[in-house]
Amino acid sequence: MSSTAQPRRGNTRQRIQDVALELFAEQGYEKTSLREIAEQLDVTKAALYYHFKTKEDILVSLFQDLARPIDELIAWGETQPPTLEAKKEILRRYSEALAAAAPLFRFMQENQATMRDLSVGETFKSRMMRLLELLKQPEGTMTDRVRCFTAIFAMHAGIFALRDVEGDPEEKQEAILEVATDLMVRAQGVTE
Amino acid sequence: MSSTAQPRRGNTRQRIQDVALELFAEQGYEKTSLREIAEQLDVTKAALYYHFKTKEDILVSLFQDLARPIDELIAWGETQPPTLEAKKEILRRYSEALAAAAPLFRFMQENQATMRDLSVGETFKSRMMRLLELLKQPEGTMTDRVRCFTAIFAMHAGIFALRDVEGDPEEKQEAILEVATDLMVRAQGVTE
Amino acid sequence: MSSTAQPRRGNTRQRIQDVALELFAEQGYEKTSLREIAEQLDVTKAALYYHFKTKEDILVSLFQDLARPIDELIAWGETQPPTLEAKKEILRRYSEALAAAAPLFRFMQENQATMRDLSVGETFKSRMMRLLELLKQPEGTMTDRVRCFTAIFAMHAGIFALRDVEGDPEEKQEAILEVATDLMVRAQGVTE
Amino acid sequence: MSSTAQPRRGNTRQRIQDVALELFAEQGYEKTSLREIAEQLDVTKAALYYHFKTKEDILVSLFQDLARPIDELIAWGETQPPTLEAKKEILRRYSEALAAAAPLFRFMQENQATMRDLSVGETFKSRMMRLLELLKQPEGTMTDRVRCFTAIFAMHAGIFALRDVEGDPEEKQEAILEVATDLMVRAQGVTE
DNA sequence: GATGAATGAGTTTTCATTCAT
DNA sequence: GATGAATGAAAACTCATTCAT
Repeated sequence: MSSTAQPRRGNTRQRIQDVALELFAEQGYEKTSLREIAEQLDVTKAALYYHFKTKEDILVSLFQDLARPIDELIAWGETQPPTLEAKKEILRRYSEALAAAAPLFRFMQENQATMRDLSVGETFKSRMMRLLELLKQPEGTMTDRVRCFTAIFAMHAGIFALRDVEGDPEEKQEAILEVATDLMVRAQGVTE
Repeated sequence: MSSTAQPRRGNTRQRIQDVALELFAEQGYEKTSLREIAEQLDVTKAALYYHFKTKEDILVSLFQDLARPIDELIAWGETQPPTLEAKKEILRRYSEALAAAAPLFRFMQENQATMRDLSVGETFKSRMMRLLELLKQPEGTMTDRVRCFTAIFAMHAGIFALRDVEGDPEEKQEAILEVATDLMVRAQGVTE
Repeated sequence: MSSTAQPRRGNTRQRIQDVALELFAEQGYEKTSLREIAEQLDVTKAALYYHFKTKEDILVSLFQDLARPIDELIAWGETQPPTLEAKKEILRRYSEALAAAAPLFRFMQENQATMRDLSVGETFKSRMMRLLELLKQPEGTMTDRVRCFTAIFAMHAGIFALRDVEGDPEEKQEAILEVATDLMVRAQGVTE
Repeated sequence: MSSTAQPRRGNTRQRIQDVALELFAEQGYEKTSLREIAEQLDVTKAALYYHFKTKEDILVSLFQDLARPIDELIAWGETQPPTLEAKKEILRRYSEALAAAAPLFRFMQENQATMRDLSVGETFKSRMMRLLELLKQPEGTMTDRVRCFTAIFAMHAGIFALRDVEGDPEEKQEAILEVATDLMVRAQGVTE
């Protein structure tokens, strides 16, 4: 962090993003004011506006930078054949991507109401729909569809919700992946 | 809705709650202003303060009134023996209770960041912990615990998340319950 | 002005309008901040917003209240036959109406750029067109039309522009009316 | 306008003036920000400060460059004998000078409130007084003085005010000059 | 002849809340 | 059981300006 003395270097934009993500995730988007972000960075509010056009723009930039791996994963997934093995791999990779962008996903999870009328919300929703499409079985029952849905959702929620459950983080993450994979597998209509 | 003409004596408090819940659920807690609530009710902001001490107080009152069935359900659950059948029944009843208080749960689901530093948040969290305790198997593995957790979470999320998936609402609700029950059953240590 | 002690009575709205008009006319619309208005009234900025929805709304209200006589005059003018005598009377009355709402017209005269993109601007422009229509002679030459136009404009400009010319105000006003009337008369097709 | 590609060395100062005048005239001085000017020129705000000390300085420079013909005209007028013929010639030339610097005069006409507390305002006012002095008859009545005043003002206002009146621009300009000349002539006390 | 990064002072506007009536 | 009038604090955002490079 080395904030002693003059940082004044070309990294301000990045630092704004870091602090913003931290505060957005901790307190929520609306409750985080630009004054707060600026103060924590020891710059003026106007400096934020030099780097970002609006408050929302800061959020958008976070998604652009951090959600890319997810996009790439989905794009990759769409090139795969719809085999069980491929689907398992998608979930495995999704679990990793999620862990890498944990604060962002925590933010999304906890600020859904806000996301809804922020441009970035729509974008995300459609991403999820594409992912769902990759995992589900075309002729599956409603129950199967719900299973797939739950698989994805469990991963999202899991990361943060289990924070206050005792246990090793890695172990938890693996357990979540296991449950999700299990749900997805059962959703393939292995019924009979 | 019969909102034409006469203000219908004595039910203002109730009407405030109705409108507040609707707006809180639709737009989020922070983005809903008391002015908005008052305007929609055609009373002044000051009138809200006659009935409730603060904005947060309105929210608290909603939880007090609407989350009671959940509390009662959990309390009832705690009197039951930890059999599979009882656990299934708890989930079944939970599904119903959730449906009955759907807007409130939608609100919670979508405003977690807000809930966190509102007194009512803690209350709710502990409720969930108690519910989890009821469903999980004491010596279960981490994976089993995650299954239980996912079961509950799936029910919460399901109600709203599936809104924009085609299909009959009741069918969806049943499917969700089925998936949740399934998860919980598997979590009972099908180990051997 | 009696601003000693507590004014707190139902006249705040009026007082806001008074001060606003004075400042808008003196410094221009954009250069007058709500802080300034509030300070001069010894209330908070928020108090202004209790009485008016926006800054622009204060201006609109001034027009609504002060430009009414002009509207009525034009409406009356439109009921008159297009005789020379009637047209003279219209100018005479217009001169009076202008004097009565002098600060507002000074404001308009000096803030045309601002008026242009304020809703109230369009309204005013059409008013002027109607007035012009009343005075001009249908088959008049371009020169005649310009004369009518100049007659009206001279009255608008005169009131303020002559402020720093020595001489008795009433005498000036009469002189302006005389010049305007003269212009209008000549515009009636002294063709032959 | 050839604004594609190469920046055309050395003329930036001129380009700033061009864009500034256009925007000042279109939107008013206060509503035009340096950011806007810079953006339209595709340079940074700081570049403007290389060429001009302040925002006001840009405006001052416009007057210095564009109002010179007016100054010269007045200076020339002051060398002429106060004959009717000379006065007519002054008006004729003034009409031309005005047309040549139309956007600047439009700006002045529409931003009087702003002009008033910009150094350049005083300068201009005294110019007008000198012009008035040239046209009026020393012992004229108040009415005569008003006529002279109106003559000048009509020319100022006319150019822009008639923009939305149908008709050929040149014809309009001539009509305005005719009316102004007429007013001035009558102001010479041709009474008897 | 310019830019990149920033600032300080300001703007309009909104909010939850209060209180005398 | 309410309203009318107001406040204090804060929000997001904009602007002219500066200065090291």
